[in-house]
Amino acid sequence: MNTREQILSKNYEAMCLHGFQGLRTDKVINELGITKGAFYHYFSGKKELGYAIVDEIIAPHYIGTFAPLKNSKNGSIEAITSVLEYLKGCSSRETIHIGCPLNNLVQEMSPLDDTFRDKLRGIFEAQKDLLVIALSRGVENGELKEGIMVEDVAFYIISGIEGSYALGKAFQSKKVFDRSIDQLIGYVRLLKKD
Amino acid sequence: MNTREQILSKNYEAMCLHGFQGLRTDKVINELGITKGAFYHYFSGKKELGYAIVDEIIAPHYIGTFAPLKNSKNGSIEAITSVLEYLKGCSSRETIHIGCPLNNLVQEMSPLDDTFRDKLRGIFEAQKDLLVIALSRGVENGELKEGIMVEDVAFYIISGIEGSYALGKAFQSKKVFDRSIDQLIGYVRLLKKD
DNA sequence: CCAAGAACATACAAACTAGTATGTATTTAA
DNA sequence: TTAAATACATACTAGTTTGTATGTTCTTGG
Repeated sequence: MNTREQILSKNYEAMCLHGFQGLRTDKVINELGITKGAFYHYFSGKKELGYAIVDEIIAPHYIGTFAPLKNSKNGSIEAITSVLEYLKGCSSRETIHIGCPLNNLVQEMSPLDDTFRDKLRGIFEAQKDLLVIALSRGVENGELKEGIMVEDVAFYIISGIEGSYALGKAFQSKKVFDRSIDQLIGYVRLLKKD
Repeated sequence: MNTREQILSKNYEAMCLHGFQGLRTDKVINELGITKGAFYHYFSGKKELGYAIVDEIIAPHYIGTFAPLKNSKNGSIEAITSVLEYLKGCSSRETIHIGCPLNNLVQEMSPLDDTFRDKLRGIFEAQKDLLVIALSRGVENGELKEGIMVEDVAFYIISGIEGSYALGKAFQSKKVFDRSIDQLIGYVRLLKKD
């Protein structure tokens, strides 16, 4: 991992815990054993580092997680519940305590910085679009009930995910997160035609 | 409004926008036209101010919103959907842009400060308890389907609410919030026996 | 081989920020 | 009425934190 990647990665970790405003870049730099010279060589400032973290770490990760929805073979509901199960599987007690980095950043920075806001909204929009693709396919091939508001359901699924992270964090409990996701899975299954 | 209440209230507003770490108490004090002397007379420090805001503003507000669940006459589902409708009604474009102050604070401070974490978790716990009361009554008097996991559903409803706030904030859209809450209302109605 | 830019290191500055120390006016209680 | 506590104001400090200016080494293309 080169210096730029190290700076990005360590600052991302620190930002997950302390938030963007609470992130102290110089502390991270010290921990890495490098100096300010390296930092300001690669990034013109703290904000630009933040934007780079969003573009190069957060966005690829969150869009990648939803990518399987694009062309799923076992039906759209199965594809969606697979994503939800995956979220349960890849989250540990520690990650739940920290919460969803994407949501953390939205909550903190959306009202304070337009660039952050637009970039982060774009990620959610991409997730929503992928859900809409999967759900629309399910409606077209008769897998889903008729009269489903595809976009509303897509928004709602994302909201259920972020809400589960929020609650898991509030209760410091992976179990609360899992149970909430399970209820969401139950809701998604109800979209299927009997 | 006395000086202490002014300090609490204005700092609360600023904290909703900037977060606790981003809150600059001296800036708020200047805007109020008072000085540091007044602030440190009433609060021993920034953290203690934060705790007071949680205890005296946030907790009463959020628990109050859920209080009608305690003894509702028109059935438990109606009581819960009423709360959800109320949340839609009392939120404007501006409040959605800022997000749910309770959730904001949880996301920011839970991993960083145990006192914040415990206080905030207590608020969610109180909300959950009130939902459990309403749902249990619904199960007992036969209003709800059998086999409902009362506590899981309670967690899930809170998660749906917080998720809706999070998404509304991410998309800077009250409409997204409303649509997500509507889906949650639809889910809650499905708990009813046909 | 050598010039030029890339990749850092070092030292310093400017602004901010929470908090303190102290002073004063006003209210309250004995 | 007077001592004491309350309710503030003023001025100052110590510690951060972001950022800059400048210097040095290393790499690389011609």
